[in-house]
Amino acid sequence: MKAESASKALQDQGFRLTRQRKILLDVIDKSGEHLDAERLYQLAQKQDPKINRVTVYRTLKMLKMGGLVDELDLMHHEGDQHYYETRAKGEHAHVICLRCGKVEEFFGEPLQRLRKQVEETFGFQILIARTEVGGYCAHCQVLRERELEEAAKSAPAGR
Amino acid sequence: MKAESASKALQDQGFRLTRQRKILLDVIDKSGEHLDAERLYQLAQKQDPKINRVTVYRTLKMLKMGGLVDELDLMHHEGDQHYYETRAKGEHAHVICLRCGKVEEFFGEPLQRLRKQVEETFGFQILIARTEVGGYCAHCQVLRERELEEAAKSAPAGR
DNA sequence: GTTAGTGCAAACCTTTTGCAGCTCT
DNA sequence: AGAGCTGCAAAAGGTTTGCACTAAC
Repeated sequence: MKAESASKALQDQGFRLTRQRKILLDVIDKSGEHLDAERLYQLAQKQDPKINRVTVYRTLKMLKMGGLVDELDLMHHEGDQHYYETRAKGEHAHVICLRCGKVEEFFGEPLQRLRKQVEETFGFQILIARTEVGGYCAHCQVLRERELEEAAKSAPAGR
Repeated sequence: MKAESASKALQDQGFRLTRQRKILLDVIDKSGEHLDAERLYQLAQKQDPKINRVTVYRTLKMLKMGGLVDELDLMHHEGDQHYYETRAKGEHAHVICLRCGKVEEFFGEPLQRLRKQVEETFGFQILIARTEVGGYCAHCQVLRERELEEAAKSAPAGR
């Protein structure tokens, strides 16, 4: 269970393992991924209705600094909130459909290659790397085309 | 002059070329890159003291939709504002030093490779791709190490 | 002359901060 | 016991919206 090793890592870094933090780690662990602060807050409330939104923010900040979660933007497709996922599964890019919002994950050598080249080119020490790709998924490409045709019909567009 | 072709592109998309927009395009063009809304506003004010912050936001949104600028986060190193740069210079990653804030740009084949693989793997139609890398630049790695030593000295840290 | 765009004020959303009281270790 | 953490209320920072007026086409 990942939540356990995360707890351990936190304690090793000198953080206290409070009731609230246990709950939050548990929710993040179970839920899998791409939670924003608000959603995490809502889920945590089911286990402790008195938990405070501020505690969620503070815990996320701590987890981020501690290197246990990564922060994502997902192309700001739904707004300017941040999303979080555990760092466990290895480096990957996020591919976001700007029409339906579906998020795919891409693991693949170009990411390692990029990392290496950046390190070599600039003598840079990488701590975080984030790649986000926005566009239309296979499914939405079709729908999108239809939508455009519709639009062209109803407003024949001068120009 | 890039600002001119951008003007053209805007007009072709049916947007009006107002005094304010001309100024903003000009500032973005001349300044080069990585402006956030506030800074763009400040620079624009030098040419028109009455220009409004809201107009800057609206113009940026338009330019983004029109595909003329790209939006960056630069790892939220300075806060949660967005940065903008013209789309002219081709795809590149941004490499941000989390200590001194310096931003390097990395052009290189892994980016094209990644793009291609994402398209092939998911049948995805890419509209935007953004890669941001955070860590320490060559210079700051040294300074960082010194800082850590200092800290260790003054607070010998149990654990 | 129309319609899109601007400026102003006010709202909005997400996140952070100050502080008194509570709780892990 | 005491530093670290929580909850609450309030503020901050960045961005958006409603509306009357103005300017580009």
